[in-house]
Amino acid sequence: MSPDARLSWKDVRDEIRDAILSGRYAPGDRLPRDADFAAMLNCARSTVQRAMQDLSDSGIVERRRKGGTRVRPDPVTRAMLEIPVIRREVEQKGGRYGYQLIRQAEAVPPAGICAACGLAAPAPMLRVEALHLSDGQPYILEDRWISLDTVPEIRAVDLTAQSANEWLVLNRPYSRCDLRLYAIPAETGAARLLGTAPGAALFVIERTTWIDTAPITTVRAIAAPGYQLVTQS
Amino acid sequence: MSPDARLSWKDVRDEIRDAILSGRYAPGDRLPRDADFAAMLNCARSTVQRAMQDLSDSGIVERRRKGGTRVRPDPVTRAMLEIPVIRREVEQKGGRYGYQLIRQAEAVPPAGICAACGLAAPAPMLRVEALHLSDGQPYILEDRWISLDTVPEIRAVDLTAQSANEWLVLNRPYSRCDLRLYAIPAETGAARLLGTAPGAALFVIERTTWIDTAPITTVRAIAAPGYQLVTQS
DNA sequence: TAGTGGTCTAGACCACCGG
DNA sequence: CGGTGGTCTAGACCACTAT
Repeated sequence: MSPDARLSWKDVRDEIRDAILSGRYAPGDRLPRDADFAAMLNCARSTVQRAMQDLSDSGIVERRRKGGTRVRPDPVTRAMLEIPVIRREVEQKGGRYGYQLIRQAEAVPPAGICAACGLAAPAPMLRVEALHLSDGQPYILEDRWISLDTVPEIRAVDLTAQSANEWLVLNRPYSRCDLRLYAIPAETGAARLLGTAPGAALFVIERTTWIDTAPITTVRAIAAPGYQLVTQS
Repeated sequence: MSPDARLSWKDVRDEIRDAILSGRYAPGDRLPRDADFAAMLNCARSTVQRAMQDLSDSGIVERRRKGGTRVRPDPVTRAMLEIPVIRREVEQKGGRYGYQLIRQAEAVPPAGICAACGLAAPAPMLRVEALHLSDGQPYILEDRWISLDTVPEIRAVDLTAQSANEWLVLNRPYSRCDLRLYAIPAETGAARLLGTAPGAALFVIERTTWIDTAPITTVRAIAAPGYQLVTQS
């Protein structure tokens, strides 16, 4: 055992985390300065900084300039969600992917859609409804609005061949993305398309994306019964 | 305008991201080495490294030693979920928090709970059912199993005064956390407690936590109708 | 204003893994 | 094996903000 073995920032993070978990520093307490930790642990300050950044990202500590580093008094669970393109998701689960365009029409969006996009006034949009299938079974029903101001090329895309989901992801990167997750009872139309009974409990992923401040698209993805969104960290 | 203004790692990130978005590098393409970017942009390699780490975290590029950095051919949406302690969540929304312990009993967990915890054989657990309220209205119904092997002290905690949610978060930090999100129809019991009709669509957050490989708790948090989980990035 | 975290630099070495 | 990303160090300066 070499007492001077090089410390990686993960070692430092674990050291500090254990000190917090053991109760040496209570919630709300102020921790030593990075420089002091560096001296105590015999490593560079930037190594401590890297460790602290991770602890801060995990929601364990709060850092403020001049205010120092404190143990978060109100811990939060933080987890990374990963939502792939639907085709990939189906294929990764070993299913055969299928896709049907249901409807496509230019229209003026209702107030709810404008609000989701952060638009004060209605702007022309393309509404696209489509069904994604796994092994021939309904998988996700998508109800999408695409901004024609931001994405005029979408008019020329053949959405019977390629889903708007896929085209947008590959061709229209975004700089901001909001997600809303909730449950709704199946309306009669959605129930028929998803092969379930009206009123069934359905999981919904709503997503809106922007490039800078210009809205690209907002979509309501309604999953067939049994769908789960999973994360681990 | 100084053409040699110091570049921050965010500037570098934006520079590289824009180069990718503009199509200069297509999905699957290999990017220049960090050192080359550093030379091109006239900054230190570690600055490029910091920028690349962020792009990698965002799912825009993939990095491998010796393999170099490539534009991800299969973009994913990544978003950070934040789930606070329920009391905090209610208070932050401006509500008055309330809490009722419904039931508490030691029991042998069914197979599903063991599986969620990664247990091959059943181990003694404490089952706790409780209702969280906002302004007196049902907010979240929680059905929790706590490992008595890992957390024996829980026997001595007065769960009528403080929710297991809160006690565990403050006293039992975890090293791993799995989340599962889905929708279910309300069973009659849950419907009554949540003040809704049987069969109503309810949003569920299932969470299992471990310390190292020892399970701490697994909980099914059933939200009252109207609940939304929101994230932004 | 002074103390703290945040970042940049330049250089070095290490760890991983593709050819 | 050699090329690439990952990390550590030491030092400097900057940016924010609590006191």
